[in-house]
Amino acid sequence: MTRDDIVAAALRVIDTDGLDALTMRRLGAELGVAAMSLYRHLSNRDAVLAAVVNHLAAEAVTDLEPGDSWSEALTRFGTVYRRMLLAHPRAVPLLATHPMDIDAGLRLMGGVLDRFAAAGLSQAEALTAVQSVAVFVLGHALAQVGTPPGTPAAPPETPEVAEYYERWFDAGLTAMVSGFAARHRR
Amino acid sequence: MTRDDIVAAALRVIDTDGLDALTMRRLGAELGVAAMSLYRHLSNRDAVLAAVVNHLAAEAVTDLEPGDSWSEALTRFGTVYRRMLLAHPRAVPLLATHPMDIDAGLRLMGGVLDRFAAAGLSQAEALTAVQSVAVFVLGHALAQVGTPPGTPAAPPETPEVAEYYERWFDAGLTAMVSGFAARHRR
DNA sequence: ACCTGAACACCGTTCAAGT
DNA sequence: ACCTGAACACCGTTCAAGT
Repeated sequence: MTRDDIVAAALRVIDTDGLDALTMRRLGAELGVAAMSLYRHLSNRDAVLAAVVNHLAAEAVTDLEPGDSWSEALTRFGTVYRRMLLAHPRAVPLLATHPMDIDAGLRLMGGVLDRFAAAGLSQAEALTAVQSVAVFVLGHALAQVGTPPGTPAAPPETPEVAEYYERWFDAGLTAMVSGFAARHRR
Repeated sequence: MTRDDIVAAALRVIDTDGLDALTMRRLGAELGVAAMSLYRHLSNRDAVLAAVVNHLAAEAVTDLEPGDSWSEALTRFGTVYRRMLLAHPRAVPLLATHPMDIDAGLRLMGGVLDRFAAAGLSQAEALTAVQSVAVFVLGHALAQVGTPPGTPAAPPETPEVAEYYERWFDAGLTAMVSGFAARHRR
């Protein structure tokens, strides 16, 4: 049983039964092991959650194409990040409260930051724009699927509802990206 | 002991000792009463949290001046909402996972929505813009002060750090508002 | 080295009982 | 009507003990 096995099992439990179904006893059972064995690999429950967060950050980055301009890269970043969040709705509250490692965050945003640098923008300007999009995406996902911990699984969305959120997301993301574009066009 | 007393005591506990210090036993002690007495007034712990959320929404709206244009109203809305969140940092994760009542939300956003209507914009356009700002503000506050539940109180920010977040917030909010302004200027 | 059972100090919540 | 103590079924985590 490796650390990665534990993280994978934890994510499985979260996806199927939600965040507070993830008890140490349940996680142990999922791996055919006593709960206490987990403490050999991860120091406590919080460390398990942190590992899941970083795993998800890595998952988001896999299909991120850089794009031509920084504004296109920024839009794609938001879209890919959102896709990951919607693929793991029960994990969204976890991402909201559990900051990701700095290096996991940089791996996630790295490609986009490069596009800003290539356009001659400072790293501070780049970080501001990318992180602004990131918090918008997360906040939006929370509004869409972030159910309070302890509540049963949300009923699946109707297509109409899903489309409502999709349009709202596109409008907000476009507004933010074009706002930054106007700022840097000067 | 009224329902409002309970909500006030709950917020007091959250502000001083964080979200998971808020146990039913602790809340009872805060009010000089047995934990079980609380169930006479609120059906369970989740109902206490929901009541706190709506209380905070009402708190944010108190000092919200409408502003001249809808874009100014939108900026003020974001600023006031942010001020409330920063006044209750340990409650931010709660706002993130616990959707507010529809009517509490409308009371919070109502004044701003009116400004959009006065400018001849549809309610759908208005909601998209206001809610986009709202999720940005919440997401940003999460990044700034949203510490995982169960962690000790974050050390107070240095002025430098606070200013970093302030500048980031201003840039993101401005980008979003001006992006919506450009969209509706057509 | 890796795993475990029993135990401790907590939770939220129910229920029968008190005034 | 309003409050309560004891109890139940859980938690995360520690620790001494097993292989």
